[in-house]
This record gives sequence, structure tokens and C-alpha cells, in this order.
Amino acid sequence: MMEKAEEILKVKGVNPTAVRILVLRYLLEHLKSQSLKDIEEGLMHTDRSSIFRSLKTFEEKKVVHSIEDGSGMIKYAVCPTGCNCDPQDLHYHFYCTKCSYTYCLLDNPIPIIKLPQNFKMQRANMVVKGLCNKCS
Amino acid sequence: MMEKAEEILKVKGVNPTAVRILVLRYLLEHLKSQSLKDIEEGLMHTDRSSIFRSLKTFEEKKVVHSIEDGSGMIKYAVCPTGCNCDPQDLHYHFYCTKCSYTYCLLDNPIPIIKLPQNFKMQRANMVVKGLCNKCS
DNA sequence: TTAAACTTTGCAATTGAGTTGCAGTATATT
DNA sequence: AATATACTGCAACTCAATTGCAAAGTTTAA
Repeated sequence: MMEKAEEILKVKGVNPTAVRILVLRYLLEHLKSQSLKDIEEGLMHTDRSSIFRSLKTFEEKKVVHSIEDGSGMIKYAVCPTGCNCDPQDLHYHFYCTKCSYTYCLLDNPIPIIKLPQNFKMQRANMVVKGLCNKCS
Repeated sequence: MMEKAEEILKVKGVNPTAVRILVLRYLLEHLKSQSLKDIEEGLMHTDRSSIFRSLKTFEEKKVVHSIEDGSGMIKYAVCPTGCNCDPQDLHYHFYCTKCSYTYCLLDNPIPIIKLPQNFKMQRANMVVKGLCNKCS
């Protein structure tokens, strides 16, 4: 039986190479979205630029989507089944300015935003910054 | 009569030095929030680190507030009268992924976000990315 | 089955924004 | 004026992201 990571790559039309499988498997194993650096540190023997390029390929083929969560680093998360990387698949993030931890605020829906005529939304990053319960 | 920039600095308790007056004047002359680079290019004979430190001082003394608008660069805008740099003073931004222009979406209020117990909001950056009318 | 073409990878180097150390200059204080 | 304090400019550094390039791996086609 084929491994999940490989399965996903195949379905999304991405050639399942060694690095790509490792990167995707790493993302699947972690609930929270991960930065390039997180992945680099998790996969200690894999080159950063190879991971970087895997992530770019994944993004293009909608295997993952990227998130700006206020940390200053781009984070990546595996697209859930049926995800079309639309804002409704997203949620607010809370970034603690003291401990630098990012929380997902899953209880708040992202409202529908009225855009001017002929503006097309592709993605949204909604970040609240402040102090978390441990730091305030 | 004292110039506006100087006036503001005096009121906010910031020593009105040459660089600071130039930086604040530059921000006052531009409706859109400006990045460090924008200001550096606007004030061609002023050192980047001096501008940078002016902005940090301004932020600390609530002369300006900073905004992450999706461009990847921190932008600065003069605090309007009565601004306490709270989320309600902010608005959504729309960043066009093709032409890299940032629009302010002034028609959409930022909703009240329910935070978990003991979380304190300091600031919010709400960015929608996509294609603007000229690029779609 | 071997050569050519294409893809992927690892390393090193570069970019770009932000930030800091330090010494010189300017301003304020006594 | 002498000293202390604040500000500025330059150069250097950080840190994440990104690119160039050649080597290694894989696929295609003669």
C-alpha cells in the first residue's frame, strides 16, 4: 500500500521524489503550520534550498498553502481535502509579541469582505498580535 | 509659526531633530503608509539607519504606527489625532499579487474578535491578497 | 542499452529588509 | 568652556528567502 505522502503527490501531479516525500511527510506529521526553518531543523540531513523548492512546487500544485501568521516567517500547511486555498479555509492567527508563539483562533469565522469592483480575492492573512494568557 | 511636523514631535515628547523632522514631514506629505525603503528613496540624502531609528522612536512615542500590509515590508503611517494604535483605528488591506500595489479597504469594519481568556490584543494586520481591478 | 534530454538535488553565493556597534558630531547642562 | 548626553552616518552584520550552477538521478528515444 502506498504511503499517504506519496499518494497525495501522485494525485496532485507532483513527481514524488525523496526530498518531496520527506517534506510532505513532515508537514503531515505536524498539526501546526511549519516554516522553512522548522522543516530544515526537522529534516536535519536535507538541504534548505531543496526543501524551499519542494514547498514552492507544492504551493503551485496546491499540495500546501502558505500562511503569514505574524511571526515574520512564511508558514506552510497541507491543504485539507477539498481545500481550494480560499479564505473560508483559513482562520485568524494570534501572535504573542512576548513569547513569539502563534495560536490559531478557530472560534472566529473570517467575515465576508466586500471588495471593490473586479477585485479578486486569492488568499487572506488575518493576524492579531498581543499577549497570550501565559505572558499577560 | 511652528511647522506641523515640529509641532507634532513637540506634543508627543520627541526631540525635533533634523532627520526626525524630515521623516515625519515625508510621512505627512504621503497619504499612503510608507516603508523604510520608500522614505529612504524619498529623502535621498538621509541615512537609512537614522531614518530607521527615527521610526522606532516615533512608534514608541505613538507618533506613527506600523502596518504589515502584505507587501513584506513594514509600513509606517502617522497616527491620526486621537489614535491609540488600537485595532479599531485599522482597516483591511488588499495586496495585489500581480502589480504589488496595496489598497486600503476602508468600507469594511474589522470585526470584534473573541480571544481566549487572558489574551490581550495590541494590534491587528488584516490582509487580503489577490488581483486588483487593473490586473484581473 | 546507450546517448541525449530533462528533472531534481546540494552547495555556495546573493538578495533584501531590518538591525546594531561605534566613533564622530551636535546639542544641552553645569 | 568643560563635561555629559543625544543624535547621526557609516560600515558591518543578521536572518530568511532566493538563485546559479554543476553534479546526480531519472526518463525518453534512437
